[in-house]
Amino acid sequence: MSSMTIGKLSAATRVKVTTIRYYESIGLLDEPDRSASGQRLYGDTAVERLGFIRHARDLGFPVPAIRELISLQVEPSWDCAVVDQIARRQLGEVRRRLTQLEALEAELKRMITACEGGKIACCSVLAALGHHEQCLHEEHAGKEVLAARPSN
Amino acid sequence: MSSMTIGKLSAATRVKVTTIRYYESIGLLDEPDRSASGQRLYGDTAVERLGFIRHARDLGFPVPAIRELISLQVEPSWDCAVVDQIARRQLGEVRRRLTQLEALEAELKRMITACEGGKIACCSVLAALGHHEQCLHEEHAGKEVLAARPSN
DNA sequence: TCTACAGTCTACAGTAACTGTAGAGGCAAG
DNA sequence: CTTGCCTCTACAGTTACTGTAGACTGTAGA
Ligand SMILES: [Zn+2]
Ligand SMILES: [Zn+2]
Ligand SMILES: [Zn+2]
Ligand SMILES: [Zn+2]
Repeated sequence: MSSMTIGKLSAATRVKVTTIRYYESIGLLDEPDRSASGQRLYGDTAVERLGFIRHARDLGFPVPAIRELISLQVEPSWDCAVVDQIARRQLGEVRRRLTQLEALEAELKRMITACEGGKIACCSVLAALGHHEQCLHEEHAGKEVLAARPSN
Repeated sequence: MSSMTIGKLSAATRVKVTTIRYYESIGLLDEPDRSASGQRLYGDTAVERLGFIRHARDLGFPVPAIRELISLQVEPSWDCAVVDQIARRQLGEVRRRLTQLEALEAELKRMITACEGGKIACCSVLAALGHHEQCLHEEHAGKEVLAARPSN
């Protein structure tokens, strides 16, 4: 029987040890068996489950959506429309952010090319930041545009 | 001399009242004068400053970068290369995020079109989430170690 | 066996950039 | 004077983790 400590599981899935414990604390991972001294021991199903979670997180699925996907997996005879809808919702979210980011890229590019060097007093980057009236995008309603998930 | 309460400033800049107080607490906005009863009173410079902050935030600049831009504004005779570098860094960040999101969009689209409806037991969205071999995005390339048989 | 050192444990605090809430007091209209 | 909205402070909650302290455990080399 293969049983691995949390460090091995971490190496196998490239999920940090602290993150694994965090997933357990929020109920994404089941509580594993423990050794006599209290260390967590995982089997192969934990590797699978954690790989699933990591892939979904990498695709930007929020934790509640992943929780839902996991709970659906134990009902193989149900219709998969629910699963597909979660994925489509996530695709919509990704596309919405893409559109936003394209607008931001356009304005940043415009700002930067407008500046031809010189003194701060006449820097068109600062000018553009100060005057929103001339923006290419009338509404960049993006709060967490970049906050989504920094690379790791 | 025009002086406005925090609510008017909020309406003028479309920044929420609580957010304005938050910006003050982290030192992005100067502490304003107060009325006899202790309410904040703002002048026109606050509108300008807050508009600048909002625009920069909308473009995804992190708060420390904005703090730097503001501190540079009071040195009009300096060279604007620093400003431009901050903007270019932000542009790079936006482009990096764009590339990532494009990969995510591609994989989500692929997952969803692969599913032709049916039962959860054979939903290819769930299958794709569980198996990384066919990933389009390089972020989890080289994870064939995880290829294990789905138990149910 | 001793010892060094890496791994693991719990519990809690910190991150970014806010948002929400409670409970108290302020201000203008009717 | 009352109604109703505005503002105040202080603090907790959000998301998905990450980092730290301080103690214990497991293991490999001398
Ligand atoms: Zn410039
Ligand atoms: Zn703009
Ligand atoms: Zn399906
Ligand atoms: Zn993938």
